[in-house]
Amino acid sequence: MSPRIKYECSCVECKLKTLFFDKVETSQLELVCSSKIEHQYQKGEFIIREGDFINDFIYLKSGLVKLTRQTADDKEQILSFAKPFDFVSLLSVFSSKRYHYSVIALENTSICILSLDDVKKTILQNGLFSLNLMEKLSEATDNIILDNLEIKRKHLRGRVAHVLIYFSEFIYGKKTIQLPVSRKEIAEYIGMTTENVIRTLSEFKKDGIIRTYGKDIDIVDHERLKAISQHG
Amino acid sequence: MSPRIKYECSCVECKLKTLFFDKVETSQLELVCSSKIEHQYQKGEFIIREGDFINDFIYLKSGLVKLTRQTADDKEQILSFAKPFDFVSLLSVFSSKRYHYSVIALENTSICILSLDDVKKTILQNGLFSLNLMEKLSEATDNIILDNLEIKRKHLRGRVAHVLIYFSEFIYGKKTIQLPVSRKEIAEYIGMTTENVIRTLSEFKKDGIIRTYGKDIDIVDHERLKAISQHG
DNA sequence: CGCGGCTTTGATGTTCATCAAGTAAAGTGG
DNA sequence: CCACTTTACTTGATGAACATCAAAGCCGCG
Repeated sequence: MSPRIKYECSCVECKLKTLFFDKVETSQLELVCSSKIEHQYQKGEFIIREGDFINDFIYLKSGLVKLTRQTADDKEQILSFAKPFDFVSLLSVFSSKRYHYSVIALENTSICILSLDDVKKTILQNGLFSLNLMEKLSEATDNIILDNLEIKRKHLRGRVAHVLIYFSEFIYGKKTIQLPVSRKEIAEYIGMTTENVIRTLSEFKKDGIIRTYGKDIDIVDHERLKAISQHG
Repeated sequence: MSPRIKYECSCVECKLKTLFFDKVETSQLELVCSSKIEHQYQKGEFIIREGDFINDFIYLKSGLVKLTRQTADDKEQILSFAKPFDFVSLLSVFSSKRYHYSVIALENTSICILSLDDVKKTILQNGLFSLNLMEKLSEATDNIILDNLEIKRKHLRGRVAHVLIYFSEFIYGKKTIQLPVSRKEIAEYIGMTTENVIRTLSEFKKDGIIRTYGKDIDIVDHERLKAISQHG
């Protein structure tokens, strides 16, 4: 790898730096960045496997992923989705030796891998880095917990509406989107069956709330969808 | 307040210090501990109110609490329970200005209140403290998320069994316990109705799996209860 | 082109919420 | 301390929400 490329890969120019470690001086990031590796994944590929040892500190640079785990009765259960700047290897990084969940690319995704040991060393040396990291960590886990509670309190229709709004508003920021997940994955996320997710989408379609062409979804009546998400 | 009393209240003698900040030198804790306040709460009292500004860094010294929030349709939803050394003011401390949930004592409970600003200053100055805190934070949120996922994948019977095992095994460590929560609170935790929680307990009783006398519960057939919790 | 996974719809049965009604327990004010 | 109110607990009956089973069309990929 030429020096030129190495320079382009450095954290100095990385947009993530300014967002993720926004208050930290670039010079302070030398240690963690010196070991940085970038990696690309195709849609469907495993980035992290449940049970893997945690040696790295990973964050998303571009793309979209799902965090998923296998239940005791051998079904998949999706914890959450994550886009860039949502922290990825967050849940167990500082408390467990192994990952409790898998991370799988939903779109073509690129990640940055830092050495966890170096990140820990930087925490020991740099207070601002620590506080900054803690804020992001706290925010990310907070969102997962609150989102799961919201889903828990809703019924089938409310849950499906919730997911549509989540992708439309929060992930893509527009009303016509291509769903990055299958009906089955929606089911795994909201804790219902695939059939009932499909049935609900068909109902929304029949009621003129959405239009669907496979994975392409057009949210026609945003207000009504939001109302359904609220009460369900 | 006499120096003598102040010394007794200091973190030097606090059992929590050794557990919560186990790797940190006592001398390093002077800043956070100088502002420490202890407080007692009776069963049922609010320790934190949802929406309160976060000015303090709070942890449990003794007792038992529930973390609960109000849903949009004005029902209570319990996030989790916490006993000493489970971190309490954890979810939003570093990411939000206000609490997203209330904390209510389930038993007589005493807490320690530190100034959040001082804790943040200590994070900036003391790397070991930061890393230690991050580990505890990560572990606590991890447990909440995984516990909620476990509950989510189970049916009514499995969920009720899960809660009984949780209190018996994890909180009290014995098979004959006095439930610290009402049937309604169990329902608010597992996301089912009070009536169905009661019905399920009655079934377990009829089947000889448990014995109940009001809140006193005796787990007779632990194996079967565990099996129900697994498959449900 | 054929196989496997995703999608769709319908029929059926199970699980669970809701409603109702009553008992027990616990707190409240005279 | 007792009547009174409220809150917790309990059981049964009913209907709604949801899972399961079945069958068929679709699509991508080797």
